[in-house]
Amino acid sequence: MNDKLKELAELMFPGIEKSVEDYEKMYPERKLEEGARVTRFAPSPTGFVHMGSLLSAFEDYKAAKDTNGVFYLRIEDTDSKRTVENGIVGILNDLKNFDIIPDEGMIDEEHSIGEYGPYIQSERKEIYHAFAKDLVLRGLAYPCFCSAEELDEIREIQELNKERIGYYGSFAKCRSLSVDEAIEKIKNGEEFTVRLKSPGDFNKKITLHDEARGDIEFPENDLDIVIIKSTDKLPTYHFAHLVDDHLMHTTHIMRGEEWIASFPIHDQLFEIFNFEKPKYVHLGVVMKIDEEGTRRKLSKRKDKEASVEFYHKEGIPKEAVKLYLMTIANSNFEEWFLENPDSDLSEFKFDFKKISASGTLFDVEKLLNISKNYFSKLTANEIYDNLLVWTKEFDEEFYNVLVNNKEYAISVFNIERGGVKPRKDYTSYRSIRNFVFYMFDDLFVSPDYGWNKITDKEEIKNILNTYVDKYMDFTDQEIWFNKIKEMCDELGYASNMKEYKKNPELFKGNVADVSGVLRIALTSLSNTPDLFLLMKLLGEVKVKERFLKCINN
RNA sequence: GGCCUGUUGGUGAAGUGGUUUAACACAUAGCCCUCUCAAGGCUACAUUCAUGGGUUCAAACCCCAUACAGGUCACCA
Repeated sequence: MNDKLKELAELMFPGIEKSVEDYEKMYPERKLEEGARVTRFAPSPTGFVHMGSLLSAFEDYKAAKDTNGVFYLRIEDTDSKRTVENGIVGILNDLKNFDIIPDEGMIDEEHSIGEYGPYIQSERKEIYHAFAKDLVLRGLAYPCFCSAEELDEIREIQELNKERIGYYGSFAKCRSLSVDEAIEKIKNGEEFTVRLKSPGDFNKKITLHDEARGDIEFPENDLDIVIIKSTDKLPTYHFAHLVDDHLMHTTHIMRGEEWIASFPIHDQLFEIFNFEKPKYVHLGVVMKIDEEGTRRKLSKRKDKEASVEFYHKEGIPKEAVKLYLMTIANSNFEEWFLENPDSDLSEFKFDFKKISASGTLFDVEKLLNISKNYFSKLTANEIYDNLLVWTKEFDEEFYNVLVNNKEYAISVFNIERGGVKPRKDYTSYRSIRNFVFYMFDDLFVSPDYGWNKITDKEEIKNILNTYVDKYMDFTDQEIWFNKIKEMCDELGYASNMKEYKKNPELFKGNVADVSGVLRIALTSLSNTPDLFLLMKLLGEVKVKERFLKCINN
């Protein structure tokens, strides 16, 4: 019988010489300090990273880094249909944009670093085959010759009889094939998959100790799942998970909650090989609320904010995105960051217990708020440098303006910056132009003046002319403002807000309205930083020019 | 249909039997400050933790049932 099994195994996996033990020796235990975690990000090479994947990559990275562990990148390309050209480089770039640099794994389409490779599954075929062959030899795996049609038939029967669906027990036809029959079919050139001969009992229970969710109980797996596919002889996820995560010595499997249900399979596989089991952490999916108000998974196809590239294009700083990811990754992070606003992210320790089990709603508002606060802490020089990089790629016109007016631009970014109550308005590099365009003649081309309180053209002209003729004085803020008040008195506007509020009918308007006219004439906007600072920076000549331009408009 | 998970305000959530009359943050509204914004300060915003029942002197927290949402049951990961 043993010889027969040998013959079968040889037929199924010709030329596979190495044994499981050989591989065990080739990939010895990692030499890491006590408690160091080994994690991995294992995407399919589909070209770009989804927000949900980025979150999990970030969590993997953080979990490893917190313990001086290892974070590696493994490419799961066992589904050739999904593989995309240059997919690995795309993933690497997306990760790099968020400072997630793997310690090991693929570094471009063909090369990798690290001692536990290959880090791309299509190149690990013979390793999987060695493990599968071992199973065949032990009578724990067998070739299955069922066609897709036959499998469909089985399912239909099961559905009809309201029986549990799957390839198990008496439904597992090929399980009962004799070794001789199997040998003969293979010799006849019949296509086959390799299935696990599951030793599980559906009536027995096993427990998943999820690091984030606690204990979850399941029936044992009794499905004879496919471990090696027929056409390309590549492993299924389940089998690759066993082989790779064992040989690469992953300590913590962090993955989406859609994997919870297949835990019994994975547990059984580790059990059969008597391998040390990794710890599991299942992450909630990232959701969004769509137009109809229903919750659904954030979709790469439908939602622009789902693709990581979107943040790059919008110019939302990676630091802000990371802060946001951390706040949805660990519920206690937000409070910690509030108490330690100047601490580095690396000082916060990621905690599996603080991972939310329910799907997190992706909240762009909150991200922008975090981004806004982040911008408020930058210096004008930092903003200039970063903006230069961003505009070079996405806004050539603005880029040229910045290059030609470096010192001036920095002064503009410096308005109301710093101090205890810094200005908070920029939310992204893209948004900056809308907040400062009026400070640059080249960008202030055909302004759309947003008159609100005082809209009468003649009155506006009157105010502007009077101001330029008699009251323009930039000596200092107090003098500047006193002059405006004087002008208000002359023109019949209230210079004192309290008096105005007492008797509004005595005045044409108030000093705020008049200031508003000056502000809009100068910038076209009713919402800008301190008007005095703007005027002073632009200088008398420019201010006059602007008012003239406005009058003639 | 079987198995599994989740359900605290507009949002993210804290909280696992009694100093919680449910933290904190975002959003929203109002007031103050102010030339205008932004910021900041103050205030408001769940009499209630999906629903129903039970256990208990006491429940968001324990138990049961129901509802809703999601996952999974592929030679996809």
